Amino acid sequence: MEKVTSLQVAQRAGVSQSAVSRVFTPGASASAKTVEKVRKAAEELGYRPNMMARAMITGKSRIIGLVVAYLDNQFYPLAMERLSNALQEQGYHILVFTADNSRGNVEEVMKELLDYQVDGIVTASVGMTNDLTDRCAAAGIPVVMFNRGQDGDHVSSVTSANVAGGRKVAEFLLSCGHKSIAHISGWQGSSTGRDRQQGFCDALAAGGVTPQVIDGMYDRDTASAATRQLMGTDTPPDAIFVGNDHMAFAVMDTLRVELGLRVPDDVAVVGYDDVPLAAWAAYDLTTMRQPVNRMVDATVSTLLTRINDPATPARRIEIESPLIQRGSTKGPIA
Amino acid sequence: MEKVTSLQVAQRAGVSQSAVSRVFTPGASASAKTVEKVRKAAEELGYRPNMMARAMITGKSRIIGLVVAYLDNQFYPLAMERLSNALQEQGYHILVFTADNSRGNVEEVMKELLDYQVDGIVTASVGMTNDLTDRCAAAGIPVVMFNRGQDGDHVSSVTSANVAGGRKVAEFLLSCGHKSIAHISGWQGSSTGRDRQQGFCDALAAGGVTPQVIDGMYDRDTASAATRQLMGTDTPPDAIFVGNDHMAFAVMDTLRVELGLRVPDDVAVVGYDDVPLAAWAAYDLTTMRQPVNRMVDATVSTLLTRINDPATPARRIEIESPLIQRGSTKGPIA
DNA sequence: ATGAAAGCGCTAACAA
DNA sequence: TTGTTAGCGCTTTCAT
Repeated sequence: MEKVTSLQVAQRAGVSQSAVSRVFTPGASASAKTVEKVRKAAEELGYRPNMMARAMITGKSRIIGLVVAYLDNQFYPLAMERLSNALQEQGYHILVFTADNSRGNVEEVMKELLDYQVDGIVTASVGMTNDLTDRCAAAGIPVVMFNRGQDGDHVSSVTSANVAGGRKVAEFLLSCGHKSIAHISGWQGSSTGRDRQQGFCDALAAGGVTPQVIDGMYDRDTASAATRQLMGTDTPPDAIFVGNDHMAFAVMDTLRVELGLRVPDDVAVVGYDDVPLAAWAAYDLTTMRQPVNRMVDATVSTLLTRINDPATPARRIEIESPLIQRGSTKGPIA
Repeated sequence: MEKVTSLQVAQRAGVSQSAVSRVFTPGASASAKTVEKVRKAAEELGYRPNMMARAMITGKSRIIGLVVAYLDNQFYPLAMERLSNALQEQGYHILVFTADNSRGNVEEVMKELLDYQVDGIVTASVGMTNDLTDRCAAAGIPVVMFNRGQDGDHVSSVTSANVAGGRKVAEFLLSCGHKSIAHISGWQGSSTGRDRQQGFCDALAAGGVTPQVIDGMYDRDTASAATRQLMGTDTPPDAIFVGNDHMAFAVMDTLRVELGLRVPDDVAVVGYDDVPLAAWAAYDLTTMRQPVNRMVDATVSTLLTRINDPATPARRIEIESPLIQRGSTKGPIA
């Protein structure tokens, strides 16, 4: 049964090959009798339409390209799982491309992506040049950046409200009575990292506080080193806002085990993302929740809208995030 | 520049369409002059060969289907990232299919997979029926099960040496002087779960110890409940071997935070996988390392070997695992 | 509602 | 080495 074609089914059913095609094409017309005969023959032969051939004609592959950089931050596998599920429900599937965040690499990967005639592209934790997004637009392929923002109007993006998020954290920390505050920021090469920092610093400034800021690069080791540096000064902070949970865990490890400090008694720690691990007892991390489900839903709907109607303009969606208070911070003072 | 075909390139370069094809087909011959002209024209037009059309003729899509169930256990995203990278280097890409582990769902997903004319399939953390593997074999599509074993000779599998691994843990725990030992096992519906348990119990029996065993279902909540149950008896264990790290973290959380016990002083804990989190200070978990890189390499080489020569018999590969001793256990007694 | 015929963009014989 | 020709398996006019 190495390869069953529609022609073979047609012959067995005693109809034309196009009749078979119609039976398997959603919006086509065939008499009940024909459908019956064809379905039976197809069943017996184990026939299923060849997506490649179909894609070639219709120009729709029902494949979405996903470009992703790192999977070590729990947030991304989670988002990816949800994304895959949501798309699968709509009859789409994800073709994965891994890229590091170097400019040339992303470019190379995107080109390959276009070879596959994908119907759309989602980039996660990956920055794009405007040149690149323009090219996708020119090729008529909608792009949605997940968890990264971007200027230019050819590309949609879905993020949480990062500036507002940073602000919320600042206001919360201030309300707890903290005066000496530090920020180990998300990578400054990413919009999320910059936005969170900006919101945070602005709101802190409004409260008369200037935080010490170090770029944590979304990297555990860098965040650990930053923690040591911060705590080694004459006036160590009593609260640290960390650019994402992934780094915040490293910060807590360094604080508690390496430096022998207590969280939150000696230092309060706030993260960003609310990955599952943040809720586990070992960390119990106060953090800004990025609502994965809503972000994924927005991504899918934006993508499908633009696939179905290419004229739709690019959207920039920001999802509101709540602060989830847990044990790594003390509550606000009464 | 909405869609550039080889024909357009051919016209611009002043050669035949097949000449263009040859220039872009790895094993084909063309004069330096032709290559030059074609490359230039292609560059100017932004031409890239259409993979779908190519796939249809050659019968090779250079797409590998990946069926995966859960991504919450850190081990799988990690493996997936490595797998994607390794395959990408060989010019292959991963088309993702998410399945829960119900029989019907896997079946449905596999059928869809076949529609895409994938060159091969990798299943991760997913069980397959022999009927299903037979069908893939009949379709001429090589399947490799990652981190799951399977009887029958149509399907290859790559696992670590789980029986031996379970045995090693038992011998280690015995050497530490533990007498009251429990096992929160991996899901008994999975070969890995069963194998680890078997090796563990056999070796313990040889040491005159009979462990209490509860199926943890690879689930945090189930593992937590099991922990409470175990510790609530008259003779609570002083050591617990947990079927994977993901559950072991839940066990440690429950032990330390909920029950107020110390690890390893009151109870020693051993996991399986050695995911990155196991090495973090918050858990510092003794565990059996499943060498992801070697497992992925074996998976890729097995897959590619069978793709390039379908006559190659299915392989069952077991990778040796070392025990990584950390702070969740006391060392062996001198 | 159905069949015949024309491709989708490409590779692979086959000649030349 | 090159161009010509015939499809890969399917959808989609166009007649009927």
